[in-house]
Amino acid sequence: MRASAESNGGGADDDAAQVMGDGRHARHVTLKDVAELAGVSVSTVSLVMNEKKNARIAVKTQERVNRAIRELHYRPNALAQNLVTGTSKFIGLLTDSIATTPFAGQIIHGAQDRAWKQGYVLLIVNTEGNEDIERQAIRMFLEYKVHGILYSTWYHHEITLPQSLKDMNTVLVNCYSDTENLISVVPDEFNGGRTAAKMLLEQGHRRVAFINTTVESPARTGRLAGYRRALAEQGIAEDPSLIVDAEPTQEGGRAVAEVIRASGATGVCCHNDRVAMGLYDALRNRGIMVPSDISVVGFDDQEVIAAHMLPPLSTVALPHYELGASGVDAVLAPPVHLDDHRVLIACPAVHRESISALD
Amino acid sequence: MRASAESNGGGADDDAAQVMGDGRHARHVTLKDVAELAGVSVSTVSLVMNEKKNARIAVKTQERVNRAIRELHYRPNALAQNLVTGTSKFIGLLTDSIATTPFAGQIIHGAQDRAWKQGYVLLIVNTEGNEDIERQAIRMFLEYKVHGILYSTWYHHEITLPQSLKDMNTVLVNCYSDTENLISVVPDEFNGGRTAAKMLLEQGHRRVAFINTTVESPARTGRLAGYRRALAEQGIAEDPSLIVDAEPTQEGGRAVAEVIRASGATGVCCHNDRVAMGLYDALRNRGIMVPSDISVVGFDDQEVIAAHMLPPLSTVALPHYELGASGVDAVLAPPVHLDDHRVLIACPAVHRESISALD
DNA sequence: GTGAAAGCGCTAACAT
DNA sequence: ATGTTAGCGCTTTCAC
Repeated sequence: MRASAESNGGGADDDAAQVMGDGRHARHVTLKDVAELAGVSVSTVSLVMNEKKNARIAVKTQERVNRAIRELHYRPNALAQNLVTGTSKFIGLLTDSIATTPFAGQIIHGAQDRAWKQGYVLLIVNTEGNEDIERQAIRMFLEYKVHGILYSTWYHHEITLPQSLKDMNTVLVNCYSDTENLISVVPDEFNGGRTAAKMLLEQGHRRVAFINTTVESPARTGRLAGYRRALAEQGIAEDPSLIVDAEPTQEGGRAVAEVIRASGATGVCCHNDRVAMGLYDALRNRGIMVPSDISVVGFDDQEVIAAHMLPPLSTVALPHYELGASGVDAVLAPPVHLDDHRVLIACPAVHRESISALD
Repeated sequence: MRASAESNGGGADDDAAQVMGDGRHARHVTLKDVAELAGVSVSTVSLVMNEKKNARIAVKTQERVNRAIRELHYRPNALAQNLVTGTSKFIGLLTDSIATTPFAGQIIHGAQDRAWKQGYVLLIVNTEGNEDIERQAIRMFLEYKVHGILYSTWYHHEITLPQSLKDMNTVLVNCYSDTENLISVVPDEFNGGRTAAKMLLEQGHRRVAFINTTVESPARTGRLAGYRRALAEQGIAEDPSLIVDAEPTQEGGRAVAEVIRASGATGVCCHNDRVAMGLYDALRNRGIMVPSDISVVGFDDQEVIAAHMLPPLSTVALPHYELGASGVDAVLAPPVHLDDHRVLIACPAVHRESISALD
């Protein structure tokens, strides 16, 4: 058996390795090898491999071919396949920062899962904000004939699109560019803010404070608008003293604790979990307990923090996984009829123990 | 010139674009196109593109070719290149979880940076522990003819290697398998523990507690050994009551606060930042202040937490970035003369404000 | 100096 | 039902 060995003639000795079927160093078994072993033509092998439905191959032949494939541990060469079909199975993913935040990971994860399910593989490059890397990466994507490109940022904001992306099948993830017509997959900030407020309102809170971020962004404006809508829906008049700005960090949360205390709010929506964490600290230092004295809601759902605070923090999740997944969907099958080219992804409530019921 | 525009006939209006050299939708310009425009053969173009030194091309020809390349916005087809040279520029990266931890991100980032610098691109797949995905991923790596594979885990532990990886150029990152001869790139737990203890010792602390993790792992044994060594180096006798176990979470830290207080330790090494965070909480509830009453050192350097605690936490960093980067190095150029096939990566001290000096 | 030609491993008509 | 024949876009001898 393994007659193919001879057919290679007295050629190079470098692939005697093939001898034992243990797969070790099975130096590039090709279609031709399989064909020879099975005693058929390469096209036949190709046909059975791809299970083409039109071309009917005799069952016996199929078996023979399959046996050969297994014996030789044959794996098709994706590069050759891509070349001949003229179409790769790559999707490029450009992220501005995978390092400085746990978030990007989830976007990648979502994109990866979805792409995988459709038979695509992700070419990921992290630019860490470096425009040079960005340019090179796009070039590389081009050279690998990617099907499309996901351009993602770690927090939701406006970007100016690299020139070279304009000509490609690009979708923006967690960012947008109003000067382009590209599809943007972004979190639904408005309803996220509304959800946060409602979590408190539904438990009977009427005086709910809102700690906004100081950084200009869709999160800042969108969530505030959502909060207002939620109040309005309950017929609660807005009290400006209940709305305060803070840096979106633990420090920011600590800084506004006094204002929050003084406001007489029974519940407070924080811009993110980190702010909530700082707020917890500073509140406790004043002898104010969560949730018995005051209820708090976070935003983001950063597991490492939110789930392990004391008490565990009720929050609104930023749907990073879904952002990545929907991004891939949009690249593979561009949705039509979008408002403003946006695909809005919901921010779901995550109930834990930082909210108490008021009656 | 640009006669090709006509050859598209009256077709879709979407790529009349080719007309102006603005690159829009430049549908697959090939070597041949460039050759024709420049009035030379494809081989000539190939030669100038690759700046082959042996084949000397007339400077004038080079210029002509380069002009054509620029005009056409020509980019080589990496798939074709890889096919003909028989060697891809891919490195596969298998991670068990990018989702549940911020750490994997850093490994990816390091690997990505290093690979990029050497002209390689990463094929990343996140298995989230799913063996089926793992198998498929490895198959895929094979099909894309990757140069090598990085198998990485989110925390340092022993693994049993998937059968199919044994025949490949694989390096283990943040994990190891004692039954295989594969190179492992792992954090130097021993010296990490030693460093943590020394941070306290160097400030004059003599009674330093050690909160170990309950989960069996190189971190558990290695760091403890390092702590012991550090004590020994200072001629301090070990006090068993100073060594306690706890779950490696905030909850674990809170749980042992009382034991720590009772131990009379002036400083404590925590298994990780999260434990330190819980300890902070519980200590403060008892009116014990960090660092004036007690000094604490963390481990991991999880930025979101450590840098923003009150006071900011001094800690020992887990070198995830370097793990990924060195992993790529090992795949591309296997180091020789390793002890136990391990490449040990240092865990550096990160000084912040949770340690006070004793005199 | 430069071009012609032979593939790399595969798919897809078109024959048979 | 299966084999033959062209390429896909590129690199690389080997002639001229």
